[in-house]
Amino acid sequence: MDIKQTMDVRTLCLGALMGSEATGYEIRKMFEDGTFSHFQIASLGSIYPALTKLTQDGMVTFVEREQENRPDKKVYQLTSEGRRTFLRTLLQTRPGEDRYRSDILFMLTFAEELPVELTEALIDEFAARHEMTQIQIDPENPEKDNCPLAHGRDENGAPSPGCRFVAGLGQAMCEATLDFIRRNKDGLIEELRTRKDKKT
Amino acid sequence: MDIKQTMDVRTLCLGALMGSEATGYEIRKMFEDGTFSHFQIASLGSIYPALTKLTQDGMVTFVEREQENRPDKKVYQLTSEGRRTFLRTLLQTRPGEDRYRSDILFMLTFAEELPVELTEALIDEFAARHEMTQIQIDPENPEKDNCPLAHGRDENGAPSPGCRFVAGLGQAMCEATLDFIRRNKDGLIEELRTRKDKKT
DNA sequence: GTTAGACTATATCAGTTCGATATATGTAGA
DNA sequence: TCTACATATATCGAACTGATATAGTCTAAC
Repeated sequence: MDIKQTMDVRTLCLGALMGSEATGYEIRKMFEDGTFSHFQIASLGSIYPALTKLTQDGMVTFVEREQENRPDKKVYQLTSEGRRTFLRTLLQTRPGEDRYRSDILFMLTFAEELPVELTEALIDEFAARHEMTQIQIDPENPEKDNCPLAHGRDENGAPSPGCRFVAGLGQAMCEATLDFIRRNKDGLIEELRTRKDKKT
Repeated sequence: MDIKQTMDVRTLCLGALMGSEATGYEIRKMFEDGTFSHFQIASLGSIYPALTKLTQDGMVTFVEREQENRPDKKVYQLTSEGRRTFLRTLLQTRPGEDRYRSDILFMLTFAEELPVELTEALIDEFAARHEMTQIQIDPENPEKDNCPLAHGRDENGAPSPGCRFVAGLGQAMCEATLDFIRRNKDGLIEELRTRKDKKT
């Protein structure tokens, strides 16, 4: 029995279907805007092949659903085999390292070589994106309305403890980021300006 | 002139060489443990081909350096063309979205389905990893000694303002994460236990 | 003393994943 | 009317990861 080293897209799809049935498109939304958006990623180009493979392996089944004024859907659902496999995977997987990747922070590393206006714009963009994320994350309030977003809610629609914990953590990280920027942006900009003045 | 949407490994390598000459192995270390470790990733499997390509394109040159008691190195260095290209890329690139990926948080999302001991172990592991990261990040104190880690330091060895800002942000994020865990772990574990009791 | 594991160093490659694109249809706004 | 955007699936080249191979050294354990 081999122990997985990281979560592949197949496993992520099984997890996404734990909460409710969904189409490939909806699964992507869970990773793009929904429940998993701030800590996992999966693109359509990997989700669709994964669902095909999972169907072949008997982990999921799908029902083709015709829609008025919309293209047809394939609504996927976990089989009991799929559910068992997913839970077994959770138990047997040594979770991979966290990986955070930020082009903006990489660029800011070279702030001294950049026009000060660009640096400022980058920081503002960074803050704006984190504000957006913070709003998206909140498991209580948002669910704007339509969201099918599935997963992690009990009969009453309340999010599960695990989900609340993870969402809270995400919000705390966003808050810390925004707070840091509030406290340090002006200082950095000023320092960069004085350095540039000295040089000329 | 096409506007890049994300930083590819070639660009990352140019950035890594902005601070000083380095071998492929050392560049990887910058992304693994060093300056860039908490917000960018690049593996050897992509770094070496990137350096080969950059050499062909005249962006970098290398000197083969024989070593006593060690395999030979190729020490890479930016050309002025490479330097110019990198700075132009910074100006012309629309930075890609931040992407954070965490297997542990994904797993914790399903805490209710997991043995409580596993949940607790996952949280502890998560905390431990962030403590490690926090130590690695600090640009002032650590630099244990040997670190060639290059980049972002002036003549006196002081880190550049941009680097200090980014490092500080990284530390703030780690701190917020650890703080959140300190404040919420026990509550979660307790809630999970009571839920399990109710079920049986 | 020798052996296993870790570190330095480069290189390659299969498999996975991303990002872009194609196709089809509908709605909303300019 | 035209553009942009949303729903929905599917495919594919390009990029990247992770594992593996090679090769030599150093150190700590046994």
